[in-house]
Amino acid sequence: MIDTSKKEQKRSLIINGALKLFATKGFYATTIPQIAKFIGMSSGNLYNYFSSKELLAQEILKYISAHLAKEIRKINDSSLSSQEKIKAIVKIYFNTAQSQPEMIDFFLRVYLSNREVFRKGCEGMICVNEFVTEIMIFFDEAVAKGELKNQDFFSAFGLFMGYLGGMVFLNGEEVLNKRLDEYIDDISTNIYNALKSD
Amino acid sequence: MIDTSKKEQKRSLIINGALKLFATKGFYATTIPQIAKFIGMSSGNLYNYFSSKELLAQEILKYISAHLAKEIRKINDSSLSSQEKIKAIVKIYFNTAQSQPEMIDFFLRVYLSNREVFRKGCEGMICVNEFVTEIMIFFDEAVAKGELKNQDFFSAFGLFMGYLGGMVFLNGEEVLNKRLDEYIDDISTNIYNALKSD
Amino acid sequence: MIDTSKKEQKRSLIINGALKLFATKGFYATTIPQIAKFIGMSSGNLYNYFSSKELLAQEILKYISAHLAKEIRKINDSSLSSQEKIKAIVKIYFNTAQSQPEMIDFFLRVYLSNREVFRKGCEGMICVNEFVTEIMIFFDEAVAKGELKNQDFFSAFGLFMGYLGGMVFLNGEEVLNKRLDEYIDDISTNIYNALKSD
Amino acid sequence: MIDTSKKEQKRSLIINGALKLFATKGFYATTIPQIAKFIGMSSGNLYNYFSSKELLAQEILKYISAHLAKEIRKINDSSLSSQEKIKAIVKIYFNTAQSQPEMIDFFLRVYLSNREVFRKGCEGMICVNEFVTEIMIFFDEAVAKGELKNQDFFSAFGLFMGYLGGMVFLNGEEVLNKRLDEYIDDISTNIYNALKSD
DNA sequence: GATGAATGAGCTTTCATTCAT
DNA sequence: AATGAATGAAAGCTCATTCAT
Repeated sequence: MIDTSKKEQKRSLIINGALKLFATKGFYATTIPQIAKFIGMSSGNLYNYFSSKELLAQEILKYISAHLAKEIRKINDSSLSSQEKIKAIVKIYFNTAQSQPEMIDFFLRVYLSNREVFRKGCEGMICVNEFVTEIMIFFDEAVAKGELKNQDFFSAFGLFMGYLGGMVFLNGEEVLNKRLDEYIDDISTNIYNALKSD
Repeated sequence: MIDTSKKEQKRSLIINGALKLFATKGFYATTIPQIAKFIGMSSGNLYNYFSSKELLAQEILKYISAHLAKEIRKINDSSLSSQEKIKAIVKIYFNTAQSQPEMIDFFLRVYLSNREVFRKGCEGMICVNEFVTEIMIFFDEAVAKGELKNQDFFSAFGLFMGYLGGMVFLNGEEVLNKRLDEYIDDISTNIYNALKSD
Repeated sequence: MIDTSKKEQKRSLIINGALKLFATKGFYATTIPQIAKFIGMSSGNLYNYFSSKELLAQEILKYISAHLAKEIRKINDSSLSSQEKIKAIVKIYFNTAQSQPEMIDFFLRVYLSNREVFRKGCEGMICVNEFVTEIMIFFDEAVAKGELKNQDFFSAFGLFMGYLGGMVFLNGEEVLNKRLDEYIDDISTNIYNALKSD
Repeated sequence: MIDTSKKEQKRSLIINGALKLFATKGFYATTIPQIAKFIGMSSGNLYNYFSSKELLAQEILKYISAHLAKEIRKINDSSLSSQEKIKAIVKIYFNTAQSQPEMIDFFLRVYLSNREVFRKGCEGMICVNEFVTEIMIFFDEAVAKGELKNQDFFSAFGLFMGYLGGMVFLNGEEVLNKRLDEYIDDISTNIYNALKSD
């Protein structure tokens, strides 16, 4: 038990370190020795925890998915209106992008970009399942309550994730006129208007 | 003249071939020898046309930007209502994604993801300038006509591009329930609802 | 300690192997894979010891400079007359050229010729500092004792090194009528006559 | 006749252009396309005049040798004393190094350094034969006149060429305290003292 | 478990040389 | 003679992965 927990701790250490490097420099520009050095272990030993660089990236993806899912779940569990929930989700997303940018950046710069890395092992949405599920729960409940229009889930999911991801990208490119959080109101309103029932 | 055109033809051949490979496998997983082989020339000769792999990617980006800009310009020049224009843009985007998927995929998988490749030579939005400008023209005119709500351009741009890009990504992941073009109505409506004036 | 010594041993192995190849074939005609193969290691591993081909050449230069400096220092520390010291230096130089020809050849064929290789890292005479210093000590002391004529150091240094280098070059070209060591007397006398005080 | 002369003119053009580039950048860092461009012709056509890069370098060497030989011959033909002739030769050498540095630099940076280039085609002193011969004539006559000590020719030749080459090298390294021509007196005296009869 | 030296395949890029025009 | 596009071998260097210790 203690042994397992120790191993888990180390795995966690690796995941967090690698996440930061991957998000900053991209998948291919980050080397295993760099990751190992960054967290103070040998590259050989790293292979005792993750059998390949690709698999490590996949585990990181699951980790982020779980993390974001937990945040969304809190919102789902609350008694907010759907409109308020949308704003809460946007907030969570942008706050994460500012306080833990590696999480969102990994999504945009590694997952979205290097599809070949996730082709074997993360088919479909396997590795982001938890996160997608929470968004789905949010959407289904809102539709059931009659607050959002009933439509294909992915029409809504694509809007949500594409929009938020796009804004973070533009922010990273430094072309936005305002700070990311200053867009929260506009964007929440836009999303709500797009999805609300007539 | 004939000479120039011959060289231009070859450049074009390279751009189109490289575009397909980059879009499918990503920037780093595509090698110069692969590109050369794919279009039936030697890798040495390829360097007579593009002096580096990065520069090749940048030229491709400009090419796509120009191509999409031309399509959007046609819509801008038409006498459609803003709502109809939105639908026309969505159509163009999805049709392109289906008939020439490499164009959109390059945007998503290479440009969006491998920022370091475009840092020197495509600062800001230089290389996608034509495309962004047309979207901006569409938006400004629609606001001027009072058909869309006046708001920060990037709030609208992020919605448009993020949403459409997100849908193409999901389509590529083969998780969608319908063909991409079957989403056109839903998505156009959502975008219009999000942006229309009150 | 043992570990350090092991790494040092390997560095030494590389330096000696590379020295031989560089001296025989020149800097550019010698490839890293050739060096690696010559000393029985992989070219990848060689980069664990020297981070570039240029840096390897610079380390070799320092190594030779230190080696020759040590020999000259012995002569400087002796109680020989200046005339005898000149002969001793010529002897050392020619003996080295015969027993370890790569040392002198590297000087002539790599250092002297491929200045661009040493531009960054061996500015001025940094990398041959030890050797030049010993020659300078010899000259200054001989002048102080009144045995050699007082003149610009480089007039004497150029004579010494140019002359000896030139002879080794001619020997390498196999145009000399006698073995190198058979020239020792003539050349020592010539140098002494050129530099002695009136 | 006209045809031959035209061809000769072009050969000469190539030799002079290539000489400048080789002397400045070295043999390996100079490419055939660079040479072709420098003299305003195509690289393909250059091969109509010289069948390989190595052979071009060898022809250049012969050209320099002939040029310097002509200068030395003038001195040999004069009625100067041996001591004055030595000074005249030193002057010629240093003046050439200053007014046409490419000539001397080619000797030092290409011929002396890249032996492998001259191994096949310039064995022994074949390609510098004219030049060496003139120096030999000077030396033999001076010995015959009893002005210089009788010794192995190469003892004297090595002194001459090594010394002068060494000084030009040091000058190029910018370590000398004076301009090259300011060393003429010292060096001529040193050489004369070294070689004069007792 | 932990280390880091070692491997070797593979990358981008260069360039002497050829050859169709 | 002249062009310059084309070839293709080879270079320096990187890095995921392995393995002896």
